[in-house]
Amino acid sequence: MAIRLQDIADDLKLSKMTISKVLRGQTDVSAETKARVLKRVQELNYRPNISARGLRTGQTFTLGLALPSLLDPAMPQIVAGVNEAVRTDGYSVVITSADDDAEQEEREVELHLSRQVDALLLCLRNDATELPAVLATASVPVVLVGPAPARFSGTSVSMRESEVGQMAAQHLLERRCRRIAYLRGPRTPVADMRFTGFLEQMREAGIPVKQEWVIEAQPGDAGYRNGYEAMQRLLAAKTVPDGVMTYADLQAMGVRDAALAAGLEIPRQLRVIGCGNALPMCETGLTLSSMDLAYRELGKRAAKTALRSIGEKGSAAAARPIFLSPRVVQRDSTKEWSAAERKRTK
Amino acid sequence: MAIRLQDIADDLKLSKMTISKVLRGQTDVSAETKARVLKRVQELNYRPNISARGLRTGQTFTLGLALPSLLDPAMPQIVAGVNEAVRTDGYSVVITSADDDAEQEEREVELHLSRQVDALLLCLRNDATELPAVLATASVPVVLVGPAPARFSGTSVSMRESEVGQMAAQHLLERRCRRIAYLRGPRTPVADMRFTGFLEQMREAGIPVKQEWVIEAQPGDAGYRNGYEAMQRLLAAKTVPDGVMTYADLQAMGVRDAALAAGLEIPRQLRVIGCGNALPMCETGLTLSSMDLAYRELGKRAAKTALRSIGEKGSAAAARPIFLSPRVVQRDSTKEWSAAERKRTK
DNA sequence: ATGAAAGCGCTAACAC
DNA sequence: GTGTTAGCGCTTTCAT
Repeated sequence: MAIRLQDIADDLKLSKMTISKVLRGQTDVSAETKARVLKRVQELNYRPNISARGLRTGQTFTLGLALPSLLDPAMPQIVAGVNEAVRTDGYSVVITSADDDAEQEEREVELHLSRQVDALLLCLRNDATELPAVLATASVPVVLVGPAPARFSGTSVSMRESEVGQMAAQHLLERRCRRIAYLRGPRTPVADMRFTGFLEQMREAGIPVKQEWVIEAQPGDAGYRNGYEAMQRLLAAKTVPDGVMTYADLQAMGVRDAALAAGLEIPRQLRVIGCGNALPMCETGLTLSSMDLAYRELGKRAAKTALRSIGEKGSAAAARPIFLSPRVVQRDSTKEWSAAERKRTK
Repeated sequence: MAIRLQDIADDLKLSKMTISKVLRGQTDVSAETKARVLKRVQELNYRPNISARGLRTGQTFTLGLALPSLLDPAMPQIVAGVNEAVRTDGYSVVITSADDDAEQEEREVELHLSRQVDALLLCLRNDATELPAVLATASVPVVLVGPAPARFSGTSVSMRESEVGQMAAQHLLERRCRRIAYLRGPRTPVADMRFTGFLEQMREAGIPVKQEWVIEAQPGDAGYRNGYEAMQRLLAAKTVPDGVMTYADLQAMGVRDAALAAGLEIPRQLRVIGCGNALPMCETGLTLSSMDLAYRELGKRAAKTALRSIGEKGSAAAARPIFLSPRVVQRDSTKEWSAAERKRTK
C-alpha cells in the first residue's frame, strides 16, 4: 500500500499533524524538524493522498475544461493557455470534448460537475445558441471561454469579435484596397459580429461594400474548397476585388490559390487576409496574413479568472465579461510595397 | 453545501446504505425502493462526492495523459482516442503537456503520480532517449504511447514505424517510381525506424537508393521550408527523382510546391507522399497523399489497455507491446493514371 | 431487503 | 513548537 502521513510520523517519532504542517508550509514548526521531515518525505517518495485531502478540504484542486472539439486548431492553444495558468497553483485540468455534438456537450458539463471540479471552463460550440441546461444546477464558478449568451450569470472571457472585422478591414484599407470582398462564414453569432465590425469600418472609411462581394458559407463548410470556389466566382464578376478577408484561414488559402491559378499577383493585384492564425500552413508558399485571435491568452485569462473566483466564497464579485483584442499578423499576402517597388510597376 | 447520501436517506426515511447500494447498482434492493431512490436522486440533482468515494475505494477514476506538446497535430487525435475509450467507464482524463522540454516531462509525470491517477498514459518527446526517472517510483500501471525504450517494464502501444517506410516505398514503387528520394527527418528512433523500413523495401525491390536522394533534417526543422529547399536541391542534381517520401507532411507540402514552381507535373513526373495525415492542408490545392499513423486508434488502444490493467491486481499480466499498422491515404500527389491517360502521354 | 458500525488519509481547531 | 480530537462522505463488512 502507498505510504501515509502516519508512516512518516511513526518513523520520525512525531505526530502526523507536524508532518502535515511541514508539507503545507505552515510556519509554526522548528527549522530542524522541518528539515528532518522534508528529508524523510523525499526518501520515501511520499505523495499526499489527494482524495483524502479533497474530502477534508472540500476542494479537488481540479479545473474542468469542456471543449466543443479537439480537432479545431484553436483548441490546443486554449488548452496550452489554461495549462500555463494553472501550472503554478497545484491545480490539474480535466479536459473533455463534445465532438461538436449538442447532446454530448450537455453530458460533458454533467461529467465535470459530477467530478466536482473546483471551477469549470466552458467553451461552447460555435453554433450553440443556448447554454447547457445542467449548468443551472452548477454550484461551482463557471467561466465561459467565448461569447456569453444572454442569460449567463458567470464570467466570460472572449474576443472582441467586431474588432476582428474592423482591424482586418482597416489593414486592407491602409494598403489601398478599395474593392474588398468578405467571405463571412456561416451564420453564427461570432461570424455575425466579425462581419458587423467589418461593415462598420468600411462605412467609416466611406468605401461601399458590394453585395456580390459578401459570400456566405454553409455551416461546417468554411474550408479550403469553399474559399477556392468563392474566389472563382469573384473572379468571374465584371469588377474583381482587390482585397479579400475571410472568416477562416483555410478559406483564405483557397482564395489565395484560386487567385494565383487565375494569374493574379498577390499582393500586388489582390490582398488576402485570413482569420485564426492557428494553422502551420499560414507559413507555406506565399504566406498568408491572418487575424490572430489570441487563443492561448484566452485560455490563460479564463483559467486565472476561474482560480481567482474559487477563492471568493459568495462569488459576490461582479461577474464582468473580459474582452481581448485581436492582432493583425502580416505576411506575404498583404505585404506593403516599398516606394521603389511601387514606382517600378507604375 | 452540496447534497449528501445522508440527506437523501433522511428524506426517504431509509439508511444511507440503501441509497448507496441503489446508486452502485447492487441487486439486493427491492424494485420499489430502488425507484423511489432514483427519483429523489434525480430531483435533488445528487452527485456523489468523488473524493470520498476515492478515499474509501483507493481509486480516483482518473487517467493521466502526459503529452510532450499540444501543438503537434497528432496530439489532439491521441486525446480524442483516449476520450473515446474512456467515455463509457466513468473515467476522466487529466491531460498535461511538457511543452517539448525534458525537465517538464519529468515534472509532468511527477504531477500525475501525486494526483494518484489510476493509470498513466505517457507519450514521450520524439527525441527522448530515456524514461523519466520518477517513473521508477510509480506504483500504478503505466502505458507508453509510442515506442518503448529498452528498460521499460510496462505496456506500450505504438506504430510499426518500419512499416511506414515500407508501405510508402511500396506505394511509390507500384506507381512505377524508380528514382525515389527520402527526406528522412531528424535522427530520432522513430525517424530511423521509418527509414530502415524504406531501405528494406527498396532493397527487396532491387531499386538502388542514391545517397544524394536521402536528405536529413535538423531537429525541429522538418517543416515546409525544409521540404521546399530539399526539393530545390534535388531538382538541381543531374538525375531528378520521380518519387519523394517525407518524414512529415509539412515537408511534403514544401516538396510539392517546389516541384510545381519548377514546372514539374505532379503526379505525372513526380509523385509525393507525406507522413502523418493530420493536417487539414493535406486537402488543399493539389492534395497530398500521406501515411496515416492511426493516432486516434493509438490513444484508444492505450487507454483500453490501461483500463484493463487497473483491474488486475499484481499487474502479473505479461506486458507485451501492442503494435498498429499504418495506412496509405492516396490523394492527388500519387494518383495512379488510367490507361487512357497513360497512352495519351506516350 | 435493510441497516449499524468502522474507517479510508487527511486537516481545522484547539489544547498543551 | 508540537500533539490531540474530531470528522469530511463514502463504502466494506457484517447483523438483522
